[in-house]
Amino acid sequence: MGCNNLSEDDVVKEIRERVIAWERSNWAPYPWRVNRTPYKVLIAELLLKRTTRQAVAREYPKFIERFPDFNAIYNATLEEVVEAFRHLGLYKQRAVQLKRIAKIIIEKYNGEVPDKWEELVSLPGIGVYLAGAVLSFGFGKKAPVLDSNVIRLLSRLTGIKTKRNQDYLRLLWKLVPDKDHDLFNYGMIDLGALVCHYKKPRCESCPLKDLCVYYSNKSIKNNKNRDCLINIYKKLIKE
DNA sequence: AACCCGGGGCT
DNA sequence: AGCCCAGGGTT
Repeated sequence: MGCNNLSEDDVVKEIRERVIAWERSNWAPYPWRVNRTPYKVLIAELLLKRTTRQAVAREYPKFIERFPDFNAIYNATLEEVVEAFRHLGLYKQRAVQLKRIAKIIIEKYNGEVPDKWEELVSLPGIGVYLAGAVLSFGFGKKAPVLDSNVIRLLSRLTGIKTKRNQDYLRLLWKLVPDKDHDLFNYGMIDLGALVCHYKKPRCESCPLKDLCVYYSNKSIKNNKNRDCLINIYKKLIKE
C-alpha cells in the first residue's frame, strides 16, 4: 500500500485494525490478562516494572495468593511485602511504594482502586504507564498505555525521536480506539516486545511495515513514500 | 537530562 | 562478563 492515497484518518484506521488483528492471533494468556480486576492489574503492572514477563509469570500467582486484596497488604509488615518482591529485584523500593499505596487506598478511597487518571498518577510509584494500564486493562476504560516497548515502536513507526512522553501520549490518544482499546494496547506492547525488538527488529513479519518510517528508511529506497509517512505522523503528533 | 534501583535470564 | 527487562522518582 502506498502512502500517497492515504489520509491521516486512513492511517489511524489501518494501524488500529492491523494491531488488533495481529493481537487476536498472538495474544498470550498471561495470568494477569485473564479474570482481570483493577487490583490484580495494578499488582501485575507493579511487578512488571523493569522486570521480564517470564519472571512475573512465575511470581505473580504466588503474590496474588499471599496478598489477595489491599487489606492483606495493609495488614502485612513491610518485610513481608519485601519478601514477595525478593526474586524480582527493585524489591525495597517497590515494597515501600505498595505499602504506601495500600494505606492511601484503604484510608482515602475506601479500599477501591480509583478510576481516574489524575488520582492514579498521584499515587506513589504509579506513573503514566501504570495509570493507563489500570484504566484500560483493569477498568475497561479507554486510555493510552505507554511503556518502553510502545515508545520504541512509535519512535520507529513515526521516525520521530523525542524524549518527551507527552508527545507520544498525545499521539496514542488519537490511535487508541474506543472499542477493543485493551486489545489494541496489548497489541502495541506485544508488537514492541516480540517483533519491534530493541535490537534487530523483525520488520518482515510486522503488520505495520508499509506504514513505518524506519522500515521505509532501511528497505526500499522509496523516498516519496517515506516523506509522505513522515508528513502524516508529524501532523498526528502535533498539538 | 542523568542516575538509581536489582535480581533474573539470555548471550 | 555484559546487557536488557510491561517505569518512576529524585537530583
